[in-house]
Amino acid sequence: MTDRKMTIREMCEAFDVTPRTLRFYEAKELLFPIREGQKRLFTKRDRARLKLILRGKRFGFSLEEIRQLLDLYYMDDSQETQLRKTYTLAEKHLAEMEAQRDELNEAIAELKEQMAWGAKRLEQLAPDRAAG
Amino acid sequence: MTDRKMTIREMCEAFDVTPRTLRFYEAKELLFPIREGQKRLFTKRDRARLKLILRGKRFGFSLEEIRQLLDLYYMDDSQETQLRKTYTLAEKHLAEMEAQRDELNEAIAELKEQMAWGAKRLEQLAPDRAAG
DNA sequence: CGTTACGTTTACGTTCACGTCATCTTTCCT
DNA sequence: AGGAAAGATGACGTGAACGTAAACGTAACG
Repeated sequence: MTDRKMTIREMCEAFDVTPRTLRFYEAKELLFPIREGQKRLFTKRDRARLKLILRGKRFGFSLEEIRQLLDLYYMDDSQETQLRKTYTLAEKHLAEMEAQRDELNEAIAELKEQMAWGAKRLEQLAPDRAAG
Repeated sequence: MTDRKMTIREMCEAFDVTPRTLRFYEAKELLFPIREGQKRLFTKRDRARLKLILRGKRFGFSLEEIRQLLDLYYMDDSQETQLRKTYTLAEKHLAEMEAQRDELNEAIAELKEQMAWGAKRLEQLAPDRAAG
């Protein structure tokens, strides 16, 4: 496997984050870059995790919640209880995400309706150049 | 219209927030309770706004972003430029929300797939009591 | 051989969204 | 009248998620 390890700068450019952020994530045990002497090197695994981290953030999950979810993706089957616990947690999150999606759809519909109103008002004010 | 004004306590129980939160939202100009002497009274309008505020938060919008969006729902048609500006802002947010929904659907699919894996592993460990 | 670029650690600063006192009126109840 | 309950106004505290500055190491470039 071509696992090109990346420096912190390369990571920053690839994912549009700062070095501080990556070190912070390491301190919080969300990433585990290997060390070459003093320097960090980010593996393919770190890149996959970071992608999931950033996505989780966009959905409003805290870093701690994300950390626990990452375990589902990257767990060694060592102990069952842990796996089972994580699985249950994932079920909870899945339910949350589906609920959030449904509410989001509702909100989108409402906002669209509201915007139709706004568009109508704009047309009345300036019939020549309609909104949109 | 039966606009039963509500005290801060009633609001707190109705929406499951603290008094501090409501005063904070007033300070940030998201709510505009009227005053009866010293005391705040929350109108139907405040309740509608609060509902939108709490929903916006669940979608990860900041209070400042929410404040601007609320203007679309509660603007007097006084000046066109303002209305047009807000409309444009709403279009941006709508696009964001739709993108977020799509990404959320993607993430849900991925998580489900990942959980199928976890379930399989759990079955191997304890075939009698399956996961789910 | 200096300096420029990239990296490190340590540590204090900052923003957001409130929580948590402390202190003071107002109001309602017995 | 007296006391709890509800509400108000500061003002300081807090946790999350970084920003930012200081001080240092080292490796390559001209």
